[in-house]
Amino acid sequence: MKQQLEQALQQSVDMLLGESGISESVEVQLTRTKQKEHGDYAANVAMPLAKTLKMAPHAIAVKILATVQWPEAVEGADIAGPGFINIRLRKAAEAKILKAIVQAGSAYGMAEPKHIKVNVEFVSANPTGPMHVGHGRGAVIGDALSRVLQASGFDVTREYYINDAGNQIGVLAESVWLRMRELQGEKVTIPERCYPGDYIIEIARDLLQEGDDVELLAMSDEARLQWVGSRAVAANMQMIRNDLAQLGIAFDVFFSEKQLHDSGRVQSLIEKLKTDGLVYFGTLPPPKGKEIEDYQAASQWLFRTTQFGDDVDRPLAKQDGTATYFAADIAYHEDKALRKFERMIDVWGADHGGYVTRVQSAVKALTGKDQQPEVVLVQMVNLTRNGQPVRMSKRAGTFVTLEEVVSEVGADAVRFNFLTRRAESQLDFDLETAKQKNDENPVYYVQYAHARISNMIDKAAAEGLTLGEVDAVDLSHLTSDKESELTAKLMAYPETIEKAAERCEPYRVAIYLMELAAVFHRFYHDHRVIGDDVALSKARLMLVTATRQVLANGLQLLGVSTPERM
RNA sequence: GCGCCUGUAGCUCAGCUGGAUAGAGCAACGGACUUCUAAUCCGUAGGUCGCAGGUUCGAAUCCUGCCAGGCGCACCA
Repeated sequence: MKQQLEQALQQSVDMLLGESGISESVEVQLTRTKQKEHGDYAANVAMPLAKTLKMAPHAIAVKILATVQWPEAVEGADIAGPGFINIRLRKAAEAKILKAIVQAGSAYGMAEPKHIKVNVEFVSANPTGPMHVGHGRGAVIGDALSRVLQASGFDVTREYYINDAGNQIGVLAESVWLRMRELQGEKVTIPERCYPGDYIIEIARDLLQEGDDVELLAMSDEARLQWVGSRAVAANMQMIRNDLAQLGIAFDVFFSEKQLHDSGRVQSLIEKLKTDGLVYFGTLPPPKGKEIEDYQAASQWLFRTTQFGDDVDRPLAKQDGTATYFAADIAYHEDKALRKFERMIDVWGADHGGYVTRVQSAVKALTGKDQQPEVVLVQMVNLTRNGQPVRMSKRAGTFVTLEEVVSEVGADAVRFNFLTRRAESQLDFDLETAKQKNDENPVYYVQYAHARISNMIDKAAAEGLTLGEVDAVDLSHLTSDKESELTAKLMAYPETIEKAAERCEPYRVAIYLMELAAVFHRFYHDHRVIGDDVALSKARLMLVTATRQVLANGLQLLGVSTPERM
């Protein structure tokens, strides 16, 4: 609908510009009006045109309206204020949308396939321990974003990058191995650098069942740590998958960093870059304004990322000659490009914010693509209980895992809460508030609307009132403000999905659903659906059926359940 | 010191690729259940949109500077 109107206006505007011999074009952008006196949609084109045409905005608006060919759905248009064009839609046209919704069902709001491959990389928590709440927020946002992009017609692959290489895995292996010795009755001291936590002991216990203790002792240190490390990673990944499953999140691809190294891909990439002259052996200046105790200037292999927009060149190899995390990461992103993903979206924690430019620079150098990956930075979660900050310390054992939070407050409440705010604003998450099933918890507000309608439809059916043939329902009975307000809101759903997908902002769907639920609840209080007037009842039944459908579709995009009873 | 994010009602947040009188929820106060679910609704009150300049017909929105909070800043991931 919105697009049709924009096209109609655009034609008229282009014609006007053509007459005046102006070649530059001005794009028509419609907005939904905030007040109903302003009609259903508003266009402000006349104002920016005032300058180029050297005419008063009002006069321009008059000219536009004189030539515009409205689609049938438009009742009329007025000029208001300094030069707004306000468009009113026919009631009948508005009502048609209800039939479309009921007939489309779960497909309402889904765009046509775009045949564009998008890779969404998210979570990618290190496989060295349980996930915390911050990971959970990224997980929920990444998952909802994937769903929104799918609804918007993209071909989405959800991907998890497993950081199963590097020092941390060695530390993990050491931590587990020491616990294995301890479980065998040996007296061991666990060094400070090792991971604490009971899950390490559990992994150690499981591995003792699996591996022959004597054989392990006979191995070289390196071989043994390999053996333990790979199994510990697998165990942690299983734990992470379970926690994600509890939140309703699954992945299409798990991509191993270790394999990237083992297969020689990282090394060959570095060699290729050397050949291309994008790598040189040099020394970086020490970072300014930050004191580093044991700073030692050293020459190393540096990638000329500055040529592609970065602030400094970045090292590809460490002092010991092994590749840096960055080197592997650009090999990984190159791989995504080779797999023909037109868009790569990375959902990262805010603590990786400083990493964005260098990866984008590297990707640009390798593929020529600008602004890839598109990075969604998810800000921190401040966990509180009754307003008191929950101190997170791994050492003190007061660490709260994602699994604990989900178990305590429930997946729906966790997901919805994480999705009601923009990713880039910090989130206060109170355990007690999220647990309460009251009006402080927006998830229930939306779900309640869904349950209410479900109940109503059941009740109507019990009294012999059903929709029957959709085309036979006479929607002209829907005449009140509340009814058209609700219809208008339903019509805005596809636009909301589109915008959310375009800007990678799934929270828009959550905000929309809260607004839709509010409009519905207001309608509910003013109007009875089931009544003596069968024709009216049917029309309203159609309205609430469509409303329930949109609530369900939206909740599904957020991965939140749609209860029929509460 | 530099870079990124944030600053809107007492609290939590929308509104931010410029548009009409800045909106919700919670908390406060006052109302609405013999009628389809009161996990709901209606009303009242609550604002120097961090501060100061600038651009513009028009700024919460764009630009500059400052203030406050968060995150980050070689050889970790």
